[in-house]
Amino acid sequence: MFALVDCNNFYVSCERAFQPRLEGKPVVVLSNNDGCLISRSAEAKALGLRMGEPYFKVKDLIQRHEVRVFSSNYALYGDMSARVMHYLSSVVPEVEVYSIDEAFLDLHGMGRYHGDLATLAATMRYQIRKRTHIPVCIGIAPTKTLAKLANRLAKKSPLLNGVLHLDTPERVQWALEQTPVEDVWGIGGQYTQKLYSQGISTAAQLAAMSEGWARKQLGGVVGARLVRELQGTPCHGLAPSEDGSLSRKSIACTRTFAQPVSAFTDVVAAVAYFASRAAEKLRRQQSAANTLTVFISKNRFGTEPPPHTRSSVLTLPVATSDTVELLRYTRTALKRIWEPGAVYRKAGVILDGLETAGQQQLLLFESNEQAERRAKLMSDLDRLNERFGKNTVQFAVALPANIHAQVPWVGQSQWRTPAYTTCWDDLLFIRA
DNA sequence: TCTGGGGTCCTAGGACCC
DNA sequence: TCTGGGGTCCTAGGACCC
Repeated sequence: MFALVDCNNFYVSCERAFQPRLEGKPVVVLSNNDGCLISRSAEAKALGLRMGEPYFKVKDLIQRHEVRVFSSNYALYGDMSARVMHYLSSVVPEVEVYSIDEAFLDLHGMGRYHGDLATLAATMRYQIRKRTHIPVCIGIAPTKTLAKLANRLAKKSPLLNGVLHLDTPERVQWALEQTPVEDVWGIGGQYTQKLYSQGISTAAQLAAMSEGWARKQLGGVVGARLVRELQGTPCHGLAPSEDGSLSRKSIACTRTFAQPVSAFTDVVAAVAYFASRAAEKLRRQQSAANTLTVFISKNRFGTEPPPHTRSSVLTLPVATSDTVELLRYTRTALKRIWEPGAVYRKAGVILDGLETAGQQQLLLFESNEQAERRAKLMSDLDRLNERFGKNTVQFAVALPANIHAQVPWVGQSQWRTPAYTTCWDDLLFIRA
């Protein structure tokens, strides 16, 4: 049996945990750059505000209904997430942290110690609420895909008190019949259209199809697994996360610019900044990268036809996490795709082919001593930035030509709340 | 005027190797 | 006219997820 624990409207719930007066009011959280809506309270959803909608398009509606708006505060959300995951790991040995607000649990054999699984889930739900003020829902089923589906129904129906256990074939069938096909995990926009055009509109209808059909219609082996999972055969195991943090297979840092940029020096500085950030993340999870991708994009909403993005992939001679080295490759990659005169809106750096750090061979002609010096430089850099704050020490190439100007590749976030739990200066102040 | 930032997995084709 | 069978790596692109 698998359980899926999913935090309700997670970012909004994090903000509410520190401002209880927002309870019952419409609240939304915006993406980076205050661009789109990425988390909405139930009240905001009821007003018709949709996920991913650009803020500027719904600004009037938001003001008219006095919806509270927040910029995203990832320092806060990341820390709140860690608290939820830490609690789950204390109860269940096998936890897969699936995303910032979701975890799969392996409940195999847990019934022996805890009795009824639905009761165990209700306890976890209560404890998470008590400890973090984050509301969660829990779905339990024989496969991950069905646990997802159960979770969604637990969220929708208040009668279920946030927990649904699909413990009999009859309940599984009932749940499949309740679920529109587009709400199945793995069915996105393209497949929804395709399925509707073939008369398939519910999860139950999809579950009745053959594996061969699914393979042909839904992207090969991915579709075959999806249908098998709906039929109750597990095709996805649990990938337990050690220490409750995610170890990624690729690391990216990408941004839409606050203003369009067309000077080479500015774009160099932007991608150098992104590469520095990505390298920090890389060292934090003690990895080294084998490939580096740089991409630059023009306005994808304009009248110009695609492609809007050009990218350049470099395979590195030796995997590295050294910012100095990565910056050199970043510049090389950028030069390959640079078009003079173009106006760029977005850029990014992606590090791929990650492996465990410290197992790389020395670069040709480099002595042990040199390698150690480079490693020490990076760890000193990380320690300074950790202690005194992000960007305390930076590489000059990652700075704009005019260091007093507004940096175009660092977006606006007008409504960001304090990092209550991760920064001493931001501690919550309570008036007596 | 203003449209996010991460990730995953899979497929297919070409180059190259033995 | 006939012209193997595997394997890897790289790249690009497609679909999906939160």
